[in-house]
Amino acid sequence: MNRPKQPKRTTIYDLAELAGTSASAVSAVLNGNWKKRRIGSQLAERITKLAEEQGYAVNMQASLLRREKSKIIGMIVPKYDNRYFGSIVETFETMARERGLFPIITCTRRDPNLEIEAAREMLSYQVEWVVSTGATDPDRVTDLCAASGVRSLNLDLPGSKAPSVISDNFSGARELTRRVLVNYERKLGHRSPLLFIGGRGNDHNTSERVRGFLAAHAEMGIAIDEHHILTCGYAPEKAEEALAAVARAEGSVPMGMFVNSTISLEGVMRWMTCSGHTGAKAPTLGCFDWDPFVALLCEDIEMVRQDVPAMLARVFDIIDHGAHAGSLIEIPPVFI
Amino acid sequence: MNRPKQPKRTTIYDLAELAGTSASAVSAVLNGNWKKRRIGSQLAERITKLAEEQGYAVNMQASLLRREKSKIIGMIVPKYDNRYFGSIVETFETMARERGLFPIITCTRRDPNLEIEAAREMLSYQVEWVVSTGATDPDRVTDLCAASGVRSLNLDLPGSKAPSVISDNFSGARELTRRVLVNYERKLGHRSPLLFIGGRGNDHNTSERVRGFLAAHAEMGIAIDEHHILTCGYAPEKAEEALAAVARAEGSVPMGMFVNSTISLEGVMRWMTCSGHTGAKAPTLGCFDWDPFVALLCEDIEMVRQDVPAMLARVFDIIDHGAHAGSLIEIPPVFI
DNA sequence: TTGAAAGCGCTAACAG
DNA sequence: CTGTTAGCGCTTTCAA
Repeated sequence: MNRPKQPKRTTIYDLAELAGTSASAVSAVLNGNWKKRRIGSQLAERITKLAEEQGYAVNMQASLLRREKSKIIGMIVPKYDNRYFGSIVETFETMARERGLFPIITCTRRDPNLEIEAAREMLSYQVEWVVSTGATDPDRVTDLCAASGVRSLNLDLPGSKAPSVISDNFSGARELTRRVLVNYERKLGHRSPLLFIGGRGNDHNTSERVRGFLAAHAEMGIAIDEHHILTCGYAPEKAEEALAAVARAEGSVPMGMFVNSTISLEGVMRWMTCSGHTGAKAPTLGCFDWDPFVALLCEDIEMVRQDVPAMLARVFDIIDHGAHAGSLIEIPPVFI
Repeated sequence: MNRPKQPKRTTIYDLAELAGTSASAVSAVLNGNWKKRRIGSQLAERITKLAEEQGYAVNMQASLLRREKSKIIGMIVPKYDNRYFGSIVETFETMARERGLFPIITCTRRDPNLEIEAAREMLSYQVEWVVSTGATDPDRVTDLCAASGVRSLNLDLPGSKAPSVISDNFSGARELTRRVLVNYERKLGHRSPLLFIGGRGNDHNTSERVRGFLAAHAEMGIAIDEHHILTCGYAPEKAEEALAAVARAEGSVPMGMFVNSTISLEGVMRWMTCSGHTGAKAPTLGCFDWDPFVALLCEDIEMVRQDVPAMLARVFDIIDHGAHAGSLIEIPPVFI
């Protein structure tokens, strides 16, 4: 405000001139390594005050150009519209900042092209790490990064070329299935198989969850109908349509379900509302993901919450201390 | 991958050498202004191919240092944990990219210090614009930016020193209140006032919503008890406690409520669950905000959805074409 | 204790 | 049509 309408921003040269010293002294003071340069504390103080007054802010672009490390860390995330990804992003930001890293985050809206476009852009910004969250093709991102000597990491969905931190989908799904089967039996008076809905059949998480789902049924000696494994994608509409299709084809739908995400759950609930399966007629549900309103409002549902803090703790552990390329770290999800 | 383990990243000089030309030609080609420089198309092609092969990525730091405009745009956002802010961020990113701007987003977790810390950091990165969303003290951010000649904008919560785009809180709240009053009367068999809960008494949006709330009561000739305006903050716990306190003090709580956000609604629902106000005993609700699960699962609730696409369209309209400093743009929210 | 100077990778005149 | 050159603002030896 001292200089209204600056045509040029204040630089260390301006500061040096005002302080009657050199740019290098200003730089050293402002970077906090002035004891190493043994700069007079009066000078240091004068410079600091001046910088304050002038509203000086380093030009990161210049600073980073000169430095060897950028301290920038990138994250690619598919969506911001559910609690899981929301908390991943929020935790990531917080933990990055705690380490003096500058987080840049890009949302790809599940567009595979945007995924690698975003990675490329991040490389241009000289990121030191790229964390691909829920990426369709994480190995492609890893390759791209590797070509520029940048390390990468997969979160939520694993890849084969970089360390991956994911939920323990098999165990989580098995336990969730067990619980829902018990609830369902209690309600029905006899054992009966569940329907699985949501996710992509060829993504790792979904297939692991299907495996857990089948294991729990097998354990309890319940035969499962393969037609009732509906890996129809994540979008709510897909789940809604898939259920409607089963209802049309078979005249009814199993009243016990394993839902693969809150996104799919939205579709399941739309179907329930449209087809009148509410109140006493509502199905017994399990959801591999958590949402506070569902927890509060839905009577007959079990939810697993993926352990985001633990997952990100591992991510930053790898960033801080390393891990080998293909390693797969599985974090147990928590039951409420 | 041609060069494994690059110690140095490929630069335009490397490319120039490989192509047998100069760095400026490479720069021009890669920036797409090679017709202006009338560079031979064979050369252009060769350079492009080489860049591809080498996995070349511009060094943004160097590029931006030299350029006059950074094309970076910053957004400060309080949280990622609800649909409203989630869609703000997602829409912002998308629209920024459409314009060739690079979005950087920081989540402040409602910490006022982080707010200005984040703004300062963005200034270091030479952002051209800062959009403060739901900021506690947006004018402080505006001052900070102005001191560096950077323009800023307020979203969701208005400031006095920069253009602000917000919801039409008064009209939205009045209409929402009307609807809930009607529902409540239908249920009760007679007219009765609502309770207002959530938000901070001194924030603009909350006070406008209270004004709309009062106006709707006045219109319908319903007297309102000032003790039932509980602007207890946004956190769920606060709402939960506030309701419990009213219940303790007065023996009961009005069974019609205006809830100021989905965050507060979470607290209201916790209280409902704990105190047994569910099913037939559930209150008639209105919520100034929207959530898909609440819409699906909650019987007796009206929700207003803030019109995020329209709000961001105005934001980018200002960025593209300007607006004067203190202007306040109010976007009508939509009723489902 | 401090300053001078080189150079990070890129862009944009300007000079051929 | 193409190359040479001068910085952008900063960090970091190196020399004083």
